[in-house]
Amino acid sequence: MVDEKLPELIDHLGWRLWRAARLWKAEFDSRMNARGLAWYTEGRASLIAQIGDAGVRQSALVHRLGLTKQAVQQIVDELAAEEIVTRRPDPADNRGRIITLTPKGIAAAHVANEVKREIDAAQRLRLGAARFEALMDTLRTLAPDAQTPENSG
Amino acid sequence: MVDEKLPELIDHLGWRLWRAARLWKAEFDSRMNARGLAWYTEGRASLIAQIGDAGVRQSALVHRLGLTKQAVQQIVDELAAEEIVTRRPDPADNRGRIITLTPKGIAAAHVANEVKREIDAAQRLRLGAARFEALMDTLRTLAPDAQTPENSG
DNA sequence: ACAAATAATCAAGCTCCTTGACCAATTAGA
DNA sequence: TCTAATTGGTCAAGGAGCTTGATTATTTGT
Repeated sequence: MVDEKLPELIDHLGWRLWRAARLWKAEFDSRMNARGLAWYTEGRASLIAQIGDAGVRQSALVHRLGLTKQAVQQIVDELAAEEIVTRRPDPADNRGRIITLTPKGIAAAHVANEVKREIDAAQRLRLGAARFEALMDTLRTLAPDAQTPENSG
Repeated sequence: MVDEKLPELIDHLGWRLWRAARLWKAEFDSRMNARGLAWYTEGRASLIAQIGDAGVRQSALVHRLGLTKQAVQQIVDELAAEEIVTRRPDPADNRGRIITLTPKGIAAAHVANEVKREIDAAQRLRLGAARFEALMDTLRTLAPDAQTPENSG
């Protein structure tokens, strides 16, 4: 006989992570929107945050973000169309493309960082510094950054 | 003078939550797929998990999931079309719809719970019980469950 | 020189969620 | 009681953030 009782397993890690992440994203998007930067969504933000002073190769973004090359392609396409980033061939290897922020992109990235810090500061306050840091630490363990080839020598 | 230095604020809460949540979701979908339940995605899972023995009103799902009524509508539509849930009018109030799991839905929900517990157990092992519980607790603080009207009397 | 690997691109589509407009049933109030 | 306002659900359209599959350059290894 099959047990017809329903399971109702609600309070698991995935659910909690998803809820918290969705909430954070909504908060970010809302604050960016309030500053007239509605185009600067959380998804784009995480890509933009990975672009350094000198620019990065598109393939490096794929690696760091943990997405497919096509996903990165698409985000970069959009950002390039809106003149937030530029895409030029890598002189050292013409297959590659170097992604760089435009001045418009740089200015917006500063605002984004301010907003990120605002949200984080509010949560740090709510949780207390110790719990906040413990959370960050545990999340880093759960989903570590990609090892860059340069760092793993 | 505008500081042209690039920000590169990568390691913030939103990024970590998003990464961890995405990873969890991928793990769940992959395991469900391996068991021949590819249709049972994480998004649908979180709705199904909220359906009790007696069924729930669609409006209750909206409240518990923290989504719009249209989002819930759509998920329920899909699940109903695939005969995972049924939708019938609430006899106590004909505006409402009572959502119930079909036997097919119940069987799949059991598998889903098994998979969720597998993943959580693996992470608990990686982090240690104390850190795992601390994480869950902090996430609950960060994104609490919706208060049901019945519970807040 | 040629095969294999690497980097990007083009095309299509899926999941999860949104806003806007609307109708039907119930409840509260004049 | 008739009449708003409210609540619950539905229809339509679309945006954000990803995926897989197939194809084209360029470079590297032998």
